Amino acid sequence: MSEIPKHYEPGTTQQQWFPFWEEHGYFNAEPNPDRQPHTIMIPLPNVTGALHMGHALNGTCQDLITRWRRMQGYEALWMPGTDHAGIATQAVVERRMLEEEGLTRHDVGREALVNRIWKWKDAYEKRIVSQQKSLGASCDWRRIRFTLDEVCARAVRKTFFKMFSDGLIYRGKRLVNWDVHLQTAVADDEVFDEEVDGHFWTFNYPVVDDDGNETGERISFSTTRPETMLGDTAVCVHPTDERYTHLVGRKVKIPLNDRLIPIIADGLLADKELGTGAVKVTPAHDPNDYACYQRNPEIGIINILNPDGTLNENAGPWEGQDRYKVRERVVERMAEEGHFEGVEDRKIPIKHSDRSKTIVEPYLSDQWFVKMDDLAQAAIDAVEDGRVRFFPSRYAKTYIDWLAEKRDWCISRQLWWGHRIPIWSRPFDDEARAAVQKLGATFNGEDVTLDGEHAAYVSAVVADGIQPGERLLLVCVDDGHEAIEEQLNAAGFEQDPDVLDTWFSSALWPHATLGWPDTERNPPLNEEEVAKQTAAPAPKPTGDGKGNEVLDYFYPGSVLITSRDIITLWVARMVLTGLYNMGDVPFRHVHVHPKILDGFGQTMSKSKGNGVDPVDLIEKYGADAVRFTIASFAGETQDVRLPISYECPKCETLIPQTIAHQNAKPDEGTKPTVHCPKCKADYQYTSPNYDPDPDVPVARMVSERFEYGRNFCNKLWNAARFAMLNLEGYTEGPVTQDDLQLEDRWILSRLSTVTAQMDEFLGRYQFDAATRAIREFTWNEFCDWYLEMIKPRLRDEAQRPVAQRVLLSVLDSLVRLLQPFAPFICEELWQRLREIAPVRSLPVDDATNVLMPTEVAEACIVASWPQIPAAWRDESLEKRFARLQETIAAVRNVRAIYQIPPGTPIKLLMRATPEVADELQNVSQQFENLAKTVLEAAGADVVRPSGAASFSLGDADGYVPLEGLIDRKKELERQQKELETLRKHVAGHEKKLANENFVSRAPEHVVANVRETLENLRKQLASVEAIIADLQ
RNA sequence: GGUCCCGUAGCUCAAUUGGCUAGAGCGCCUGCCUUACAAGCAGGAGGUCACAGGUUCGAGCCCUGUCGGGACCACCA
Repeated sequence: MSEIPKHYEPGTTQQQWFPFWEEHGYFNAEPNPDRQPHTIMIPLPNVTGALHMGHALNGTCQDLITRWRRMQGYEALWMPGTDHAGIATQAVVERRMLEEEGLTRHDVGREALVNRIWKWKDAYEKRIVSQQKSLGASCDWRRIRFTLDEVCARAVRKTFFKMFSDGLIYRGKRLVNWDVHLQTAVADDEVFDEEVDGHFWTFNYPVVDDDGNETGERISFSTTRPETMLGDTAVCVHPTDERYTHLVGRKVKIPLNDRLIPIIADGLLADKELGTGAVKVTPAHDPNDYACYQRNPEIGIINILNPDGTLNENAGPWEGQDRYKVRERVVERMAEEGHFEGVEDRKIPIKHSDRSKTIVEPYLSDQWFVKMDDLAQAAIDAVEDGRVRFFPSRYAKTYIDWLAEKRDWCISRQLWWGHRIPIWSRPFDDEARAAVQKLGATFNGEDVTLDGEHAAYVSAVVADGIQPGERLLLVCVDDGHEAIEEQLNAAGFEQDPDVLDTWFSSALWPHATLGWPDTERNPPLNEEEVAKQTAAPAPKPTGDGKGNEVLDYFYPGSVLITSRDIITLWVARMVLTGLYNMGDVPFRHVHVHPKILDGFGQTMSKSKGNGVDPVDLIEKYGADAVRFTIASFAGETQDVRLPISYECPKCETLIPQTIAHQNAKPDEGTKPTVHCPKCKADYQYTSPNYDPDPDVPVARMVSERFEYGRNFCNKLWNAARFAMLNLEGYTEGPVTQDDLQLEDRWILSRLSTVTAQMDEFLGRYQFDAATRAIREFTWNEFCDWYLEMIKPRLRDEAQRPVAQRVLLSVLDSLVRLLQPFAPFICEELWQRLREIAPVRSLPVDDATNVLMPTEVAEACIVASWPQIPAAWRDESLEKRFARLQETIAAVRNVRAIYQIPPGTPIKLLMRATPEVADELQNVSQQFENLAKTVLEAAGADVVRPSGAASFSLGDADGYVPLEGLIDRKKELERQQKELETLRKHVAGHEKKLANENFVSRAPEHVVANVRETLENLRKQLASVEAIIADLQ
């Protein structure tokens, strides 16, 4: 016990206690009828890369709540896992492959690419989990899930099949961004806009009469892509545009191929103010035109492009030529025919593919959609009627507004990494019909009905294909029916090559992770069990088993803790699928925490060069410090700015990061550096723009804001150190009211209040407020006052035992209260204290015996949450104590002003009412203890000695005799300044009370408060006036 | 373009939802190695609550507008 370091050493502590917790199974949660469940599903991080500060904040909040609830006696499950993040992950792996080996995915093929991504996933999942663990995440790690694992895959298949059978999933057309170089669709977030030098041509089309003869009238329009004229299916004007109203309903001829197309009116597409007011409509090659086509389907749609960027047969003579070549030809041809009106140069913003850096083309393709109507409405209702509550409540608006649009959800993605769409299709002909008939299907017209048995796992529809007149038979097969898949393959059906939107699987997270749709067995805990369970289809319900207790017990979740940018993409969809699959919401609360920005107010991200690795911070400041500081950020309103510094790898000097550091790129091979002003040397640093040279010291990114948490942990450590050094000879035993001293009753009263505050703040997810409350209690009350005040008692043999018991009791509660915030240090202290005193005098809800000897839990993480009787709160005592504190502060102030050395004793005289004087006399030894001051007299008849420094507290005045030391002029100045401040405040209060409206309309307690304050201020003012008169 | 958030001490943030003399940490100044802690202790300075109106007995907080910063969504022929 003699070995207690002066500084808290996080490293060894962290290494010791995390495995201890894990090995003892403290993180594990199992259905337990004797306890209430508490469930948190982690917002699954992408396996794209390592975790950043946002994750650290997110994880800290969740772990805090989980640990708090666990101590409160809930069966607390924090469900871990990761997301396969389709596009993002595939893109990362493909980019690497291209950079390092010069290979594209077409070179290696689907299977090999997916294998590579699995390897990537394994590596990053490992890294992510290790980051989470180093932060202290108390997840039930046995239950870790991945959105692409067998358990989740089954949920995805079941949901897709169910929705398809219910007619909620349909096949539709949609324009995608087509990368003609890679011959693949790219997602919206994989394209970037770049201005390109281009042209803005104006042409005209001749108007024709009903017989197709030109009337001589022409209609002009402009375009930046003349070749798309080949795919025009209409010319559009604004319905109120008088220049063209007479033409609406007529036709024009496209001179290039003599096709006739209608002139239509559409207020959403045409803008009277832009260009000529008339616009050509190319539904297959422009998103807005496509939307116009959806409103006016009679105009038709013509695709003119091949996947490689050449034109198809619809381009007539230009078939097979590149689109840009055709553009030139088309312009020439239009000019030859006399339909060219002009051209101007223009900078045109054009979408480029992130990966090939080439221009993408809007391209018509078949996609899968989920009908949102009823699903979205159900999810809206759940929030509106309070089944799901947002904290802070304003985020409900984001959620409802988005869902209210009820835009159908496009769930297919042209990728290889993800859940493959479980649809088999082939042209609808007799063979297809026969194959599906073998599965028990009957065809009534085009409606496909399967018989009862087959309907449970096969569903089919007939739908339009992408080519005009093309009909397809689409068959959906449920999970676990490989035999049917084989049959379909044999009959010439092909599985859809696309995969599902990542959000489709993450939307199922809250119930999929608990084993749904298997309602007969608990979800498997490890890979072996997963293999065993997924080898066979789920057993039929027998009715005699217990079913899936885990799902029954832990669903719905208690709270989802997430950041605001995925309220729509993820939160809304989880509610939607939860209601659809489970018939109940996935969680009762949604807490949305702030975002962490850098010192310049920018979102943190690796690609910006401002992404701090939480592990770097943990290494520098300790996990508890990082958690505590992060929790202090997590308030309700503001995002958090976190100024970043680079740490000199040699001397640890912090060099503030600038925007220039973030943006710096290697200059002709020379990599940018930061300059350490202390070492006078330059160092490379972690940057998104280059990899530092191997084997050179690198300046890592940290933030000195975390000293806040580190210093606090150290304070706690030393408070406990003090206690442990003073617990020698500790004996257990009860402590009664009569044993308690003023400071004991005060600290217990404060403890009762702060414990209640913790529950209140954490219950509302106000982590910042909780952090401040517990910090202030620990530092400014427990350490600054309580520990100082009991020092004399600890030195006194007679008083020592009670002082030790109360001290340990308060420290015990404190460590418990801090466990959710700073679990490592708390466990360390808990275990050390348990060696000294496994039985402690702890609060019981009993008026006679305040503290009773109680054996404590084997680990802090599973200790019970403090329940301090509210009866301990004593407001009047706290008030009296506050006067003592003020008096001592005033004396210290006098000492500081007159520069009296700390060791020199001073005297104090207090003029006060007999009651107040009595109280002060009762604690006179504390003046000696805390301020090296002798309370020489206290009473109503005390008079101010000459040559004294004075202060006034309202209901008491203090005099510190300083003959010879006092500077009359200086003291007068000081008092006059005080006088001025007081006068200002008195005037303010008087003015308020003079206002009749205030007195009559403000609530009574407010008026009473002002009166009381004013009275107090007047007393102080009178005292100060007397002091000044005396000095003059 | 729509929606939402923010602007309070040099910096980063609070202010119990409209009511005590607007607080804290860091930084700064003064004095202290006082037996748990110098990552500490004691004391102190520092604020036109972005700006302009309005509502109210009363506004940092509510309303309108302006300026500035940020986020999300939509759009960008």
